Amino acid sequence: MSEICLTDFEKKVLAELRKVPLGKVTTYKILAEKVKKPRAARAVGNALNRNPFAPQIPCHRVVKSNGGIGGYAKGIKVKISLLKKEGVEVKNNKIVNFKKIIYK
DNA sequence: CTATTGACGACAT
DNA sequence: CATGTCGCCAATA
Repeated sequence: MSEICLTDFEKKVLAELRKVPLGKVTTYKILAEKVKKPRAARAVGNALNRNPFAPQIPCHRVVKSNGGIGGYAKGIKVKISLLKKEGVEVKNNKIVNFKKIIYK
C-alpha cells in the first residue's frame, strides 16, 4: 500500500526537514542546498505547499533566508503560533535571534 | 514541447 | 529598512 505519491525532489526535501530539531528553524535555501539544488529554494517552498504531511513534518520550521516567516498552507498565523509554541520568538513577522536558532 | 504559477533569493533603488 | 525587478527551479495545464 505504501506507494510513493511524491517526487524524488519532494521526498528529499521532507527527509531533510525531519532532521530539524525542535526549537530551531531552517530556510528554504538551506533546504535546497541539502538536496543538492542550491538554487531551488522556490521549488522547495512549492514542494512543502503540496506536501500531504501537514503537521506530521515540521513544515512550520522553514522560514525565509532573511529571517522572515514565509508562508504556510494553513495560514501564516498558524505557523507563527506553532513556532512560538516551540519556543521560537517571533516579532513583526520576523524570527527573533534568527541567526542563533537557525539549523544548517 | 511551451506557458504559468508559487510557502524564494539576491540585488538595486 | 521598504519596495521593485530579475533570476532560479519544480510541478502542472
